[in-house]
Amino acid sequence: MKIISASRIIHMVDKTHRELPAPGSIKAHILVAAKAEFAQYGFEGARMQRVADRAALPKPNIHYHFKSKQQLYLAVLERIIESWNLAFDQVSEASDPAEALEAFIRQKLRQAQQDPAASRLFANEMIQGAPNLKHYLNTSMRAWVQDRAKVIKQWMQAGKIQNVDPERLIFLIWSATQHYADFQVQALSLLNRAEFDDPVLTETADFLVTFILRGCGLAPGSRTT
Amino acid sequence: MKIISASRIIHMVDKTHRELPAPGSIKAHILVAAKAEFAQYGFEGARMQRVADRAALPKPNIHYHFKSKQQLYLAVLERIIESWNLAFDQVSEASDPAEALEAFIRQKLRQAQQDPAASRLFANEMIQGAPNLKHYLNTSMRAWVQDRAKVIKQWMQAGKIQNVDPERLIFLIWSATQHYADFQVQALSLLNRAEFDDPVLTETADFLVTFILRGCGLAPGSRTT
DNA sequence: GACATTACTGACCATACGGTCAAGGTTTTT
DNA sequence: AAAAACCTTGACCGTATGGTCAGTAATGTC
Repeated sequence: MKIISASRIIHMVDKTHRELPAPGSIKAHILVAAKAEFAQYGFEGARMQRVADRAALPKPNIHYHFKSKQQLYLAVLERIIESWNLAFDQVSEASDPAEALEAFIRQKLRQAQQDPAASRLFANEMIQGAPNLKHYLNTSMRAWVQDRAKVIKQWMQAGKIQNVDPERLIFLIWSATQHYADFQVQALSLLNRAEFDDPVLTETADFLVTFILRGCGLAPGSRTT
Repeated sequence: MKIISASRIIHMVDKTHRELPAPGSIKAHILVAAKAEFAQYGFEGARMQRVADRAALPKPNIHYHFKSKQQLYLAVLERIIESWNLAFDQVSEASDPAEALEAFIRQKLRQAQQDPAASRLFANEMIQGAPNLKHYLNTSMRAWVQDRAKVIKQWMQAGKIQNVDPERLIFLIWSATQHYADFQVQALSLLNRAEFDDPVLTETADFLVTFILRGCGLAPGSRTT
């Protein structure tokens, strides 16, 4: 059986949504185009000309606003990390584990649906060994995870949830949600759906919430929805 | 000018400059190098020169064995899919759900540990929208998933496991395991480990098995931790 | 209006890219 | 031993790449 269908890929770029008269910030417009390009092809595979095409701008224009490909990439990356930091909500020992976990899962999944490019760009960076995010991983991200882990441990000691490795639990939630952005074609194929729309989102979120809460020893019966 | 003498030392023909004496396995050697390159940089970001460097061969040598970059990429992809197909073990309604799921999880995780490049290459292909694997996703992969889903549904009807969306359960197991290959730097960072060695593998597998089985409503009664 | 600052762009450059080729070497077959 | 088939390689080619630059337009400020 022939498994792989070789296809001659023509890299056409959709120029249809150009919004040049943007409120002063053409940079933001370029960053959006660059995010899509870097997300799809990674840093090395991305082409400045394609970024320009996506933004419907001449190539030198990109270089006017961003000195180099590397700097453009870093700007995109920084923007993504910042937007994710904004979503770091506060949870404490007093919070209800089921509610907190559910909110976290749904928020992460919504993020994957609304900005899959951000997720894919991050995935590319991780796959390459995080050459530009090593520091972030070992500082901000680790601190955030350990903060959450501490709360989860407190829940465990209070007997509110089952014993589980907190770091691995967080990592599992990340993987389970982010996968719907990064591997969207695969998910849609095996779910036999055309796009990652709201119904799919809701069904997926419901499944994940139920499954993961049960994994934490939280039966879905005793929860308020 | 060829010299005819020195027939006494025929048996001392020096082959030491060749690392792989096995005939016909030069292609395999190149494929390994190419897999690493494509896994790290994706198709567009991969460089034929780097493939050659990784294989410690001159660049034209690569082109002798593989006509083009595209063909080399497809050869690598096909090899990966085939190796994964080999690991598609058989499970039936009669199988014990806990045992079958545990075996599946451990096998997937071991795969992620032993050949992370394969996983990352596949991830890259998915992120780009599976331009070369659309057909595979919609035929072989979907059929395999639906076969497994059918068995899981039978388990559910027999009351052996909790009600869960079987396709999404399989997808979750894939994501949770594959993430340890694709996002290895992130995982190691937040687990504060240096490498993805056997201890990490075992701990991770134990966590995943326990957590996912509990998510399926299977309490870890008489099972090893 | 004068002037500075910011924004844009066609044409161009040095290099890196995928790919080719002729010439030679090595192994296998006859 | 000779032919045939296979493999290896330095040198090379046309093109695409990231990036530059001089010059032009738009915008702000007094």
